[in-house]
Amino acid sequence: MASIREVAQEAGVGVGTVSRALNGSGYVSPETKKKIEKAAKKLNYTPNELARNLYHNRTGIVGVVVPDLDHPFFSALVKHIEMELYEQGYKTMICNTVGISRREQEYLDMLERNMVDGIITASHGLEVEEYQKQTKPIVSIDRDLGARIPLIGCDHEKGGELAARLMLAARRKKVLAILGIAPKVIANDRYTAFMKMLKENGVTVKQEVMEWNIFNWEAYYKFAEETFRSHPDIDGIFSGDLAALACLNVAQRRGIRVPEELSIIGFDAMAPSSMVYPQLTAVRQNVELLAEVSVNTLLDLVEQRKNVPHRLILDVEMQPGGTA
Amino acid sequence: MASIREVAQEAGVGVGTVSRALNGSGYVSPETKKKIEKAAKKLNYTPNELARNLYHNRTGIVGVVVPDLDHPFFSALVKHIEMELYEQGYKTMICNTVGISRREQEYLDMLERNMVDGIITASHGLEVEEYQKQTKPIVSIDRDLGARIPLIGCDHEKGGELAARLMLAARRKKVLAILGIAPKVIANDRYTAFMKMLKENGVTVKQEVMEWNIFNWEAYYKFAEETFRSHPDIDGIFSGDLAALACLNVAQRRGIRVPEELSIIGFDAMAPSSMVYPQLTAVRQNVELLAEVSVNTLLDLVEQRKNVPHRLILDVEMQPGGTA
DNA sequence: AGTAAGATGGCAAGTATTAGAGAAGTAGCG
DNA sequence: CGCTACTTCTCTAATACTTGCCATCTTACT
Repeated sequence: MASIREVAQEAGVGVGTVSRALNGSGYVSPETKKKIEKAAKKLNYTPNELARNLYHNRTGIVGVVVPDLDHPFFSALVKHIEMELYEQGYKTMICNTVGISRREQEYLDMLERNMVDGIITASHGLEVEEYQKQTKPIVSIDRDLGARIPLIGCDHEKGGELAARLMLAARRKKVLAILGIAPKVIANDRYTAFMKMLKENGVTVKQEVMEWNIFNWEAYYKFAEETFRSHPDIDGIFSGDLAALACLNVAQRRGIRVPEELSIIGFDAMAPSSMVYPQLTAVRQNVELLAEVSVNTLLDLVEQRKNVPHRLILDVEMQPGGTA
Repeated sequence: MASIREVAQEAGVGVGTVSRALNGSGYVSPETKKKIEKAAKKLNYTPNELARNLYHNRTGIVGVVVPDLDHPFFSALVKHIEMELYEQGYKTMICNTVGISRREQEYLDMLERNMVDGIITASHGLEVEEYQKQTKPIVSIDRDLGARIPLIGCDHEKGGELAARLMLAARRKKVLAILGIAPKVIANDRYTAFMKMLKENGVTVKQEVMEWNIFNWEAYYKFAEETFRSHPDIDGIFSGDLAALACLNVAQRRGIRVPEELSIIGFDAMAPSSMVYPQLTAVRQNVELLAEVSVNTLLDLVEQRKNVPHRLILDVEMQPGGTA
């Protein structure tokens, strides 16, 4: 509550001197400095960050926009982003868009209003144009938002191929791929690559499409039940972790033996994939690295430290499990 | 970028008029209002939130402090807190303390520096005294931080009793309770109640203690393996969801039939408890309600809307599953 | 002792906004 | 015509801080 003015009065100096003494900039004699520090301590002075931010025109806050925080991939991503930002002296503001593009837009507006110094977005409900209007630092995860906005993502193509190889090794013949519906997202490349490799090897690949950025276990479960009803003859499933886990659960309930009769391969390999028995076989994204790279790329932009590459693709690997 | 001054110049009026026109306060003629709006649009004017915040001495930001965002309970909690705060016009800043009390302290400092209008804390690494020093709005989840800080939590006692009843119904005789290590947290009441009821009915109850606010599946898994080694004769386990899931997984791997030979009951009933087969039997906390109540209690303090009760305990229920 | 260099600290402007005082203008009414 | 009431708008202070500039003071050297 105590302002810098009160400290100055207490110490018998001007406000500027107090500022310089406490910030260590400019000339201040050791005695006055000591006097000022004593006064500050006595009055329990803490500088008002708001005034500071106004002057410097920065807040040290980074906005992180995700579709759904209660989704194992995004919660892990945000956790690691927050920790990395903290290491670098920034704070994290979050936004769950839960499919509402208005919320995504509002975060872009906050950039404009100087409430945040930059944005990392992993939510993709808005048109690309809205992003391209922005001039302030933005980094995108998994979606190409144009030349000015760096894109960070994992090697979905390689992930699709790794999954396809496993399907081939298990001699699967009728495989189902469950795609997410988000358009223009590089995550779709995993299916393109997966299907391409399987088709080249004479395997039949069917597709289903579902919304999967919003985490709703009920919906996954119903979808899985419906899938087994409409595709009773499949012997392989490739999808995101959660849909894969739902399929595994339904298969177990129906007495389908996994992996003997059915291979299930997930994508992401987040924590829940290890909780089930048998553990889900899944392509693993390195979320920690993804978070670290995203943060560093963004801060390179914010602090204009250096030019950043437009596209950064991270490696993936197969998490061995008992379902393929 | 354009400031209110530039808009005023463009429209040929004073800055105060622009402020009033755009904020709808005080007298502004329709024509000048239109003129100003046109000028604002032309210059692509957005008010600088920083200056606004300085004047009003508020940011509209609420800090949410949790031990680990990548923990199903906390990620769900934060998600719903964020959504509720958004409904009420606030933004959410998060902090993963991951066991580092310094980080918790820094958030308290941010309160003092006016960076956040209030704090909801579910992390309990700091001494109660540190919180009591604060005069600004704080709400605590699951831990009593003194008379001035409202406490929100679920009915852990009832949860413990519900679990005990199930153990009794299944005629379990040697039961293990796995406790969290956080002291002075009302979550411990569930074990007190659980053990009391079982002991009164002649059931042997052993205890183990583990850190469980930090989410690390490996650690849970190892702990579960160790548990089965050191307690080969138990026929019931009551613990938090994740430890329960780890125990279920290890039991399945060891060929122990659940629930025939062993009852496992979790606490929280978060999403992963439904992903496994059979679904985990667990006491369910209503996270959505917890989030809503926490937010409303905090905002009652922030906006001084009304006096808030010091202790709010929410109901729990049993999620039926296949493990007890 | 005078001068110059260097150290020190106060003043005020700048940051973008809001609120409130008050000025200026208009209209109605006696 | 003057008074009052009302609308409309401008101007200034206030918010809390940082920083550049300038004035003052000290010290040392000639």
